[in-house]
Amino acid sequence: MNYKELADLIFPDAKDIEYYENKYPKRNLKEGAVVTRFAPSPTGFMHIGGLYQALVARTVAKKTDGVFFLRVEDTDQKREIENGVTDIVNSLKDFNMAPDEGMITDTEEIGEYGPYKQSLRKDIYQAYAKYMLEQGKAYPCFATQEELDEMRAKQEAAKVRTGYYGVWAKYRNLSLDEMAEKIKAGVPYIVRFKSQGREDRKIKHKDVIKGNVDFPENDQDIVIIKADGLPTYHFAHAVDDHLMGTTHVIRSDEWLSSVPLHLQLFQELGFKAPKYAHISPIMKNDNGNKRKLSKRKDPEAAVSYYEELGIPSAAVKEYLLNIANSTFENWRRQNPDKAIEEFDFQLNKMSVSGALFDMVKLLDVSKIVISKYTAEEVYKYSLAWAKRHDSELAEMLESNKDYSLKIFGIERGNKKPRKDIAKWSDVKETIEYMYDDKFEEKEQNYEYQTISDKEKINEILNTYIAEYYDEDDEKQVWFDKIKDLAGRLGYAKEVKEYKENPEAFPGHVGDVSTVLRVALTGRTNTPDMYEIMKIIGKDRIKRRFELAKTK
RNA sequence: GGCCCGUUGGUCAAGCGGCUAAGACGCAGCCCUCUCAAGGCUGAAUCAUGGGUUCGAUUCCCGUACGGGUCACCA
Repeated sequence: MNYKELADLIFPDAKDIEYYENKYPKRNLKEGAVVTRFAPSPTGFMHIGGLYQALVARTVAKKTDGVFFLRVEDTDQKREIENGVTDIVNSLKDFNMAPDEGMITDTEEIGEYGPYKQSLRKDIYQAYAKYMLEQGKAYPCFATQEELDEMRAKQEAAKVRTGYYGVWAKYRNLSLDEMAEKIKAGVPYIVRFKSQGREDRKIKHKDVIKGNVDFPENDQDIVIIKADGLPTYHFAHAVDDHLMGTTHVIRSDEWLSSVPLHLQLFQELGFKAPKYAHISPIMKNDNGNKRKLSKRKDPEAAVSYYEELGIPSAAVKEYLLNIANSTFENWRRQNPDKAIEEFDFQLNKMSVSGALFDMVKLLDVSKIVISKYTAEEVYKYSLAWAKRHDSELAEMLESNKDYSLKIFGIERGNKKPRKDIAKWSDVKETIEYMYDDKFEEKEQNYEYQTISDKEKINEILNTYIAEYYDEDDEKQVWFDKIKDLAGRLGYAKEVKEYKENPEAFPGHVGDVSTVLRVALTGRTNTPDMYEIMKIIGKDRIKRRFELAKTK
């Protein structure tokens, strides 16, 4: 029995690796083009950390005219959930980050280097595992779970490193004949990597983000093919990223400590190793401790959470990019209208330690993003959101599109646009009072602040509507009239005038405006009242004033 | 516990041997102003800690503390 025969015994049908090497030729890309991937497991909802990785990977690829692909890592069927792939694909689409290659629905894919779903690549992995067997770089291991548990217990008792390595690697040195015999006898087995590493030797690794990191060599004989015939992550990573031509592996830094193993695997398989960029995860402050955003405990870990709140995907991306490269913020300030693809993203400028997630900052970013939208866009996006999450708002918006558009147009489109909407779920509260049925069905709490005398209030309202308000007035004229009204009724026409001599007046023009504003809208704070009055129109203003007078 | 990584204001961070230690969010105050949202200005607030090296350390080296990651037939 020799290695070749053993390999044939284990994988009789596996193809020669030449077949795959030829089938997936080197990519023909321009110099410096970077190939990256997003390689999630369909084990739960799309995580904000996953989106972050995907965004970074995609940005880097786009910047170099490279390729960004999506590979689904579903080699653990036990953990797989229903719609896992669909959720990932849709999330990327929602964020306008659809991959150049890879899965585009839960079953379909595009690209020449597929399949992009690992469970469909079993034959490929087995071919490479067979190759390893033939080279004597892998071997079948017959250890049962009990044996492994026992080994671990002994190691812990002896206070030595746990794992399958060195003298503990019980089946590593079986003779080929013994191996073959057991296999033929039907003893269950898996395939292990036969590590040549030594723990007392160091390997050097230069991570694109983390910088120089030295590790002891890997000496663990890790499993490469599991009992179900599928590969472990490590083996699949080496085979796939080689065949798919990945130049930069951008992944979460929980993988950093596996780098020695991965480098070793690439080496033993005869592959050129990719560059690695290990990203620090997004953290959360939990009672003074930093910890990773958790799928279980933190609603904000789910990408869907932001959609539910109505934070535009563009805002989430900007925020994430901000965390990734802090220079982004300045760039954005200087280039408010450029696409994020034009930003000169630097992988090596990414933070080495994990950033705390900051909802307040996200909302600020979101506010700015929304302030740049046209009224038409605000209408479109908020309506789309409302249809999913707030049917009442959807009805309001749809009841009169032109009217809604006018409302969204208030103080929008100039160089200092209004910034009062941070998320679509703010919209209803922001515009509600502009719709008569909503305004009237709600019990308005008329609080006029400084001026509280009922008669005075009625006088202001009556006089204003009867003698002053004209829909055709320019803004300045409109305001001069309010001043005039204030003066006529004994209030200070200018706030300054009042402040200089507060005893001389019962109030000032601002107080008079407040009366009008409260009667008109039921609130003390609103956007520009001139525009609001124009939109509402004289008849309805009158009606609202009448309503206010009855209260 | 072993092995790795990290630690600049409340948060995100710039910095790369000599600076009054940028900027942003948040906070406070002022200005503008018919009220808000903005915008403008001002302010409070930071180099975890102890040793070195150096004429000089936030920056380089070592230790300590704290935080994080990893040690599966999970990814």
